[in-house]
Amino acid sequence: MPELPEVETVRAGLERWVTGRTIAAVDVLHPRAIRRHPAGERDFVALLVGRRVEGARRRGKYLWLPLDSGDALQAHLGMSGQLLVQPAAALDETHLRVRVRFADGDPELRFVDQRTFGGLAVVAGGAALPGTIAHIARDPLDPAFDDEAFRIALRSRRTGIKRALLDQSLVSGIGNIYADESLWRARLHYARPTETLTRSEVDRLLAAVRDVLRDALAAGGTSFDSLYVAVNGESGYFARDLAVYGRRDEPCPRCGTPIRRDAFMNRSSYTCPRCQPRPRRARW
DNA sequence: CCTCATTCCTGCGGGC
DNA sequence: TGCCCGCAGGAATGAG
Repeated sequence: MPELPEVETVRAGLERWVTGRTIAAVDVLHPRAIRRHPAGERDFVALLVGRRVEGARRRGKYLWLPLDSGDALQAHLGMSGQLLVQPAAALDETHLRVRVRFADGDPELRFVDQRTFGGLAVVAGGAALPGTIAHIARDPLDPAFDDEAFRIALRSRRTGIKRALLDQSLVSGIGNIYADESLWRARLHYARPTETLTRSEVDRLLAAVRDVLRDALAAGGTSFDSLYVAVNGESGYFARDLAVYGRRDEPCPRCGTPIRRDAFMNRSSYTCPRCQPRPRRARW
């Protein structure tokens, strides 16, 4: 599942392989992949063909490619999306949704997405932040992330800490996996009411989030070396370094207590019952 | 305005 | 063997 480290790895790949190139043709193979482009396929294609890509940028889990028209090609990978840079001769992937060909030939850009939770759109404004994603907060690795503003915003919420971590308008880039890993590192339970967090607990949590994201980014970044921009939920960091996520009944790496899985927000939360005791006042 | 449940989608794997 | 069902979950949407 692509969260900040995976999306940033893709962004770096796009910057390397697509910047400076002019789009020659676009095929939409599945209309759902551009459902966030309300004007439809014909308009989507017309806004792209002939445009030069000026770079690759990211806000949270959103990516966008600024174009020389002043628009941007915006992308979200959702659960299973990939942006691949492939030779035109490569066989089409089973779930290929959109193909972008360039005037200089190989390689082409492909949006592949099994579940099509993700998608592409052409949006206005790309030099700064497109208006469509103006509500997305900065991520904790962004140099302009404001720790004090985050502390205040967090304490003013009336919700549980994990819900807050997953709220992309408060802090971006964190999904279910890295939320669980960060909370475990900070020894905080997901149901802690945000307004009860002390300053030192928030600082501990922010430090844990940054550690987790940086470690994952380092792992994801190393495998990106070829003519291939990929997100693979099963690779790298996932398999090796997760302490609690997906490890129900396995021993906590810190204390050996079996990891517990709870249903939470129509998904799962993994905790160590000893390192992360449920608060008396719980909120989720 | 704020919080939260619902919804979209498809492949995999467990159970029968 | 094959079918059914639960599960994976980011974020827009609308209810309250």
